[in-house]
Amino acid sequence: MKTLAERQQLILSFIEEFIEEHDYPPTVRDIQRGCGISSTSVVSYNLDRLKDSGALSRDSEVSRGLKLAGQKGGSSGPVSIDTVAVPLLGTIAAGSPFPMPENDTWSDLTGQELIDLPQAIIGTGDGLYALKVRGESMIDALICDGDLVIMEQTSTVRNGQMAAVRIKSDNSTTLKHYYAEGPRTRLEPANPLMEAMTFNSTDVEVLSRVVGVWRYMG
Amino acid sequence: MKTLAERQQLILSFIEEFIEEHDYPPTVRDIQRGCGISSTSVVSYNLDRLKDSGALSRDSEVSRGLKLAGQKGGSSGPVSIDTVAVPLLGTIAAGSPFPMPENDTWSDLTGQELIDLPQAIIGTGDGLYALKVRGESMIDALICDGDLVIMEQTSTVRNGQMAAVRIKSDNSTTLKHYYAEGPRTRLEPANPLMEAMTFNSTDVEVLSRVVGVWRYMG
DNA sequence: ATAATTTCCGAACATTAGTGCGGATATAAT
DNA sequence: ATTATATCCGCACTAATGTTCGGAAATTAT
Repeated sequence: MKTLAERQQLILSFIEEFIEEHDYPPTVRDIQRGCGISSTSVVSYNLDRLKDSGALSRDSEVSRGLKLAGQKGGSSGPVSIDTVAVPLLGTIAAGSPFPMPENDTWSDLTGQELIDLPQAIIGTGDGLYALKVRGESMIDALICDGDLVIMEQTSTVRNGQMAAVRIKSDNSTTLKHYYAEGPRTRLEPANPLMEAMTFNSTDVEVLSRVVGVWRYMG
Repeated sequence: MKTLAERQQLILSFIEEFIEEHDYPPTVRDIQRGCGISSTSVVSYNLDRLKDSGALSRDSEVSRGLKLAGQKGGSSGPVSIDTVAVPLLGTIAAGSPFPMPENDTWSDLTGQELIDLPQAIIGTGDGLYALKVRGESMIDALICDGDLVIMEQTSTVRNGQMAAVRIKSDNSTTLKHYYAEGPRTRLEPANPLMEAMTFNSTDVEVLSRVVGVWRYMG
C-alpha cells in the first residue's frame, strides 16, 4: 500500500485531535482552516483518498460525516508514577479578584477539578493549588492566556521568588519577582525588558508563591 | 431539580444511540425524525432545556454541535496516574544548533535524563522530547531562561500551533505560531504585542512542534 | 522531453441545518 | 375560572457545509 501523502497524514491527525476536543468530527472547512489548505475541494478530495485507503469512512452529503477507522492504537503500557493532585481553583484575569483557597473550601474539594503533576517536579504538593489564566494581562510575567499557574499558599517568600502580590494602595494584584529590601520592596517582572518598581514594604502583601507555570498547546 | 420531561428523556436517549451508531452527533432534524417531533424549533427548544439542566452541552450555530455530559473522564477512582517519560535531550540557546532526536540516539536513551509528565495533559507521549532553555533569546515566545520546552518531532504542524521553525535564508531557528497561507507562511510570536512576519513557504522548515512549556521555580 | 496521472486551486452552487418569530396548546399556579 | 408559564407548531430566514467543475500546477510514468 502506498504510504499516505503528507497532507493526508496532516488531515488525519487534525481530525483525531478535533474529535478529542469537541467530541464531534470537523467540517470540511474546519479541516481547511486547521491545515492551511486553500480550497474546500482539496479537503474533500483528500478525504476521499483517505476513505479509499481505508483510514476513515465518510457519509456523503452529511455534515461532519466522518469516522476514523483505527481508533485506538494500544501503546505499550505506560509507567505509573507518583503524582500529586492539585485543585484547580478558578481563573485569574485582569481586574477580577484573585482566587484563594479558603480554609473552609480547602477540605471540601469534592467536585473540584484536579490537575495531576508528577511529584518529582512538584515536590510534596502541600498547600498547592492551580489557577487558569484568562487574557493577556500577564504578558509582563511571561504568562499568557490559557496558562496554568501552580501556586503555593504562603505569605512568606524569599527574595527572587515569584509571587502573587497585592499592592494595597492600588488594590491590584500581579505576579512579580519579589525582593524585600528593608523598608522598600522591589517587584520585578519576569520579562527583563520591563522595568522593576519599588513600593513601601507595608504597601505590599504576598498572597501566594508561584511554584510553576504549565503551558499546553494541544 | 425538576425531573426531565418525557420528551427530553427521549431526545437524550436518541442522541446516545445515534452517536453509538454513527460516531457523530445527530442534527436537529435527525432528532426531529427520530423522535417524531413535528418541528425543528421544538427540538431546538428542548435541546436548550437539556443544556440548562446540564445533561448536555451545545455549541451554538454549529451543526451537530452536541456533547453528552456524562461522557468523558467521569471515573472517580483517583489512585495512581499514568505518566509519560520524555527524554531531556539538551539545551537550546540563541546561536547554538537546535538539538533534535536522531534515530540512533532515539533507541539509546539509557542514562538520558527523563522528565515525567502526566499523560492526562501530555497525551500519548509518542515522539516527545524535552529541551532546557538557556538565555533570554525566546522572550518573544514568552519563554525564559530555565524553562523546559516539551516538543514533538514532526515536520507537519497545523495552523496556529507553535513550532520550532528554521528560516533557511537566515539559517536561524525560532519558536513561533505557524500559519500556512498558501505560498506564504506567517510566523506569529506568542507575545501578541509583537508583530508577525511572513516568509515564502519554501523558506520555512518545521523542525518540531511545541507541545508544552514547563517553568518551575523551586 | 512528453504524456499521463495525481493533486491543487478558486469560485460558484445546492443542500443541509441552526435560529427566530408569531401564535396555538397544553400545563401549572392563584 | 383566570392568569401565568412552559411547550409545541409551522414557516421562513440565514448561516453552515458538502459538492461540482474547468483549469492550473505538481508529480510520475513512458
